[in-house]
Amino acid sequence: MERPGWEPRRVVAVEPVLPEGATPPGTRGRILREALALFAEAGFAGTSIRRIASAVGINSATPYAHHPSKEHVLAALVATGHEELHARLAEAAARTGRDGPAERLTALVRAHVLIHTDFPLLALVADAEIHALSPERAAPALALRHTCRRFLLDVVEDGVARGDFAVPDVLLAAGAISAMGVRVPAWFDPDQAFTRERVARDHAEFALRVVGASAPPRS
Amino acid sequence: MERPGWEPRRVVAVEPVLPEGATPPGTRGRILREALALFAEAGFAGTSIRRIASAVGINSATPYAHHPSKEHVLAALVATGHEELHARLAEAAARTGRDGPAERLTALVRAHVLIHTDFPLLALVADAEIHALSPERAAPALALRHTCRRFLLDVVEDGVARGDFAVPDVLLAAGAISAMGVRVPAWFDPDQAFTRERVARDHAEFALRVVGASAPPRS
DNA sequence: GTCTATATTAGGATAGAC
DNA sequence: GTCTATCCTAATATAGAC
Repeated sequence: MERPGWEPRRVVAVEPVLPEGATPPGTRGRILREALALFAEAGFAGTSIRRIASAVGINSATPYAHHPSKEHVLAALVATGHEELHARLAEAAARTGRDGPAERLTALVRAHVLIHTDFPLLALVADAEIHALSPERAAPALALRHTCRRFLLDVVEDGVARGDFAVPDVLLAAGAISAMGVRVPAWFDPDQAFTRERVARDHAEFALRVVGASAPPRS
Repeated sequence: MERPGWEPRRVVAVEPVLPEGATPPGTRGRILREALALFAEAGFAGTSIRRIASAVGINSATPYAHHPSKEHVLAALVATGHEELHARLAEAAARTGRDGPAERLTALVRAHVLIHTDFPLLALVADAEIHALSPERAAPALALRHTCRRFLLDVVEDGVARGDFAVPDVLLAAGAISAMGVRVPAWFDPDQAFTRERVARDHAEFALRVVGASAPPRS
């Protein structure tokens, strides 16, 4: 299958950006970036090594001088995505560790949404293509994902325990809050009407409402 | 790539069920169902005709006696998924057309969540694999999707206009509500702790909270 | 590090017998 | 309707020259 240059797109067309420090210099890094764009658009199975090499402007054999296999390229991207997610959520949790549940939830949701606005391609690939990895290669990312889920669950549970939050079910509430952020890459791009800050702020408000910690002004 | 029989799964393992009337009798229908299971797990590009035929228990050439191409099989599934979604949302909208925004939103969100609990594989494939279709073959489903989005937007806008709802932004609120339902197939299966009814009820409550129409009991 | 050339396998699809 | 056999293309990956 060729790279679909057609609608509907799985993700908005944006530059394939990786977090600072996560892009190796030279050809090795360019391969990662072009693979990221193609995996986001057509998926791992729908993207060939030849197509990646063509996007980079190198011969189809050259990627193997930098990465052992196509799956290794995906594994590197999935790892980077999960590491960045974990780093941001851990920072948010640590920074607000002494605050109340509402402040901690706000910080977590903001961080979660912002990684999806700042690295939409990476977040999409890390979420949607991890299933193409073998269990061994997916395991480290899954462990980070589990920790990230724990951050959110802990805050919601604590808020309920303190009486600050009231939810019909903690798992369903956390899942719903997470789902809002995960879908952001499907529509967000820097050129549309909403700034990243605006998206983060509104989603934090939605999360507070879901847990019953924010009642909007009523007439 | 082989069919991954490993974790992490993209979707919970459930029987590939299609809506009543959407499954042709005989081999033609069995091909559709097995393709649905495989597309849900490995994606369209990650699933071969040979693998589908093997799952059905027929020769790799036989599918072509029933479907013109692999893409036609996906197109049929994507069409069925979107038609069922549209039918259920239209029914919910029509049934509650004279009620207030809160009742109409509840009906819409319940219908949206329930199609994702009742046909998790179909909903996932219709959402995640439509991008593998050519523009012409994706167009009818995209038109239905647009109408479905309109159902939700209309209710939220009307609720805001009447003063029943208060949201920072209508588009972001509708997107967040939609996102909650779309993620349901990633974890829902009939054997886990939550019944379909429970999931629908709680998500309807979350949606009401997102639009500011439901304040939980506070201590 | 990058190329040419190629080994090898898998995949989409068709022809034609039964 | 289903099968056997096959065509053709594209895919992953490697060997070896420069």
